[in-house]
Amino acid sequence: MAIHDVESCDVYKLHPDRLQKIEKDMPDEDTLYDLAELFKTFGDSTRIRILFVLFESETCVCDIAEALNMTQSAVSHQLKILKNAKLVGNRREGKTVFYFLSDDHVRTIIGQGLNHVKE
Amino acid sequence: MAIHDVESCDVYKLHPDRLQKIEKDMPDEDTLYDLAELFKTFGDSTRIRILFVLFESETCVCDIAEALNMTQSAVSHQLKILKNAKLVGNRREGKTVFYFLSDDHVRTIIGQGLNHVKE
DNA sequence: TAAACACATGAACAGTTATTCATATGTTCA
DNA sequence: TGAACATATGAATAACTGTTCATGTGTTTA
Repeated sequence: MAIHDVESCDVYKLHPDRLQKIEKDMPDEDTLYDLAELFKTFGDSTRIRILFVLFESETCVCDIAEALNMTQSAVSHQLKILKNAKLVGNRREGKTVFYFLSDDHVRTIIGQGLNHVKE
Repeated sequence: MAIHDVESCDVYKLHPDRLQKIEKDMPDEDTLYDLAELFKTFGDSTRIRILFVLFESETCVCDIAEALNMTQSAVSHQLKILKNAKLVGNRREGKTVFYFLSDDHVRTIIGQGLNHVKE
């Protein structure tokens, strides 16, 4: 089933018990995929800026665009990605759609990131 | 200075004090860039899998490749990205180069991500 | 109902990214 | 020094991503 070559070095061969522990702690493929997707979602400064707007309070698409000096279309595309990742939710009120943070994990993760960035 | 059109909706115009608060809390451009780069680094399942290997203990390139069933070259390229992001460090011992986590922020951030993913 | 508004979305384009392949660098040992 | 080993790296390629532009959907109101 191996798609790639299996490397192996002579001197520092992985002990079977170490390999076993690694495989035991490694999340399953789906979780790894979801985890990467989650961080990928945070990995764009436009989306991060949108989240910082929503940290203040729920905001309609047009106001986000104004606050960030971006087109409505660009913001809308990014909001869709944030919503698919379940980082934000929305509600409609007449013509207007308000977006808001879906939970406080978002603040925590961004906060941890800021800690690392600020050394 | 505006590169993009400034959108503005009639009904829900941003109050100046809200806009001011948003601008006050928004990190500066460099920080936003660094933050996005950091999360981008986490946003690839290969790199996450490498980090999970390193959670167990420092490991040489060849053993990482073996544990993940990947080529040495692919692993080496990704390790360079992780090192540039200061998420891992390395030390040479003869022919072998060992990689290790540079600090425990990495565990924390991945942990927060896992919490979110597992709902 | 028609016009106006707020937002969503598909296609297209330019820019970015992960892997592979070939090869280079650095180290050890005979 | 030369061969073998562990790792690093540049170029090439295919796949992915963010923005723009044009247009579509849903809602209100005159």
